[in-house]
Amino acid sequence: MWNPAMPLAAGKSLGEQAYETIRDAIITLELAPGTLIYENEMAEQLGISRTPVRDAFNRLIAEQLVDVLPQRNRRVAYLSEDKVRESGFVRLSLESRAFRAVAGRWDGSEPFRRAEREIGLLLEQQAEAAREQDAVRFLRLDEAFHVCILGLAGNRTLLDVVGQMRGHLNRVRLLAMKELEQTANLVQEHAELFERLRTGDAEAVGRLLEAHLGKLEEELPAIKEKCPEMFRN
Amino acid sequence: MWNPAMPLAAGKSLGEQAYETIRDAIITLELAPGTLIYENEMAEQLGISRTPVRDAFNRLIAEQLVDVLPQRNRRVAYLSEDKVRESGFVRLSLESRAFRAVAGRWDGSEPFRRAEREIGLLLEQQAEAAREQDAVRFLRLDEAFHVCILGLAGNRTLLDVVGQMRGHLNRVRLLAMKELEQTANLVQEHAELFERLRTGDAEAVGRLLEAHLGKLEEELPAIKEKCPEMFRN
DNA sequence: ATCAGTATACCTGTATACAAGTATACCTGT
DNA sequence: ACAGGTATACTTGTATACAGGTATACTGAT
Repeated sequence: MWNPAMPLAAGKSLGEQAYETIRDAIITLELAPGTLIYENEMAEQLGISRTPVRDAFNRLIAEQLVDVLPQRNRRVAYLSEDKVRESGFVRLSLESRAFRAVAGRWDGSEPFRRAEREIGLLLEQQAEAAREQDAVRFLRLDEAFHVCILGLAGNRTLLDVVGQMRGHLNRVRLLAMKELEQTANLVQEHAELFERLRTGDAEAVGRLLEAHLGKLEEELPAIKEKCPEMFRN
Repeated sequence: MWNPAMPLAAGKSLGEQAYETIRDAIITLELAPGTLIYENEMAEQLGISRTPVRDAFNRLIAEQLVDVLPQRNRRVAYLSEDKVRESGFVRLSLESRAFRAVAGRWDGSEPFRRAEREIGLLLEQQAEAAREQDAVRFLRLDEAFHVCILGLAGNRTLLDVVGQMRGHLNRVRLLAMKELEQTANLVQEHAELFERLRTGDAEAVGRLLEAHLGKLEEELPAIKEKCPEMFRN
């Protein structure tokens, strides 16, 4: 299970904080797939009442990170090969198109210069996280990398959808990094991707991204083998 | 506003029913974009308490059909040119790819035969709805047409995402049909699309779909001109 | 008349009480 | 020992009470 009494951040509503806390616990696998979760129990752990916890659960259900059983119990969604394939397809379709569009537009204007600085920093931090085998931190930095580039495409809706897809993919990616320890390559791929983006080579960007994102599916059978209890189907 | 005392369907939870009822009112424009909505008022109209209404609002907020103002009031989301372009891009990217995949797989097997029967029926009903200028009914049949074909692609996640995008697009489409009265062409396009799908002409399917979905953006300026109060930006 | 300050009327966020349904455990009868 | 039935303990769904904050309206002073 998951017992540390989690501190809630300030400034936002309790429901919002509960949502972020629980979601974070789910996508970092602190809250294991298949775990039954109860409003009462969670409320007690967070030191709040059922109402904001209920709100948080509902949001997680909408995101499909939590499933509702026929008996109306809630359980942290199992990982699923189908879900990974499906989300991966959606993510690749959208991100590939957006990345290529950004490559075509890259120039020396201010938003791009700012992005160059930010990405340079992110790549250093990613290398650091990879050296230290800090998978959770690496995933956050990876997310920042993709978001930074997608932001340049100027399609907020697409960004949101890709974010949702990442929610489903990240747990498996985390597992892949923890169990298979291949983060070094990923940083290298990011660096290449960035280089091609800057030089406006849209064709190469598409190809690299496809390989970059496709890796997860290749690793899927090995991951499933190592942690069968986290998967269903 | 929106005053008829809406009857709630049976079998589901009040929250679920409230969600469906309110969502339906929003996407059919019975509840106009920009309308401020209150938990109390809505609860009274539906004859239930605030709690399930609150749940319904939260789901609609997650779907971005309802916005939260800085003062935490809720308002039915305005239509937005940006949102239409963004959702349209996402929808086209995904649906085009899925349709082409389905075209490549079409054969005489059972799922496809069933789809052929269903689509034949849908096309007839669409022609009928178009003759009677019943825009709401037409949109529902249009949705069924697209869902029927996407279902054959076997990607549940993609289906959900496209469904979300349609939520943002449908209000504008409804307006387009009500104000511009061009439904006849749409049925014709569906028929052509269907014909190409059956004969496995993926290239033509992609081209037709692009034109089919792209129409909305072309009509956008005219719609905005006719109903400026429903738009913001 | 205008502006400031206070009081009031909402609305949402949160907590809690209550209802209804389901699984479990126990107890009884065979 | 086992099956069937009842009681109990928990669960979520719903209603309601309460708190905090914001805008509005009113009152009083300049």
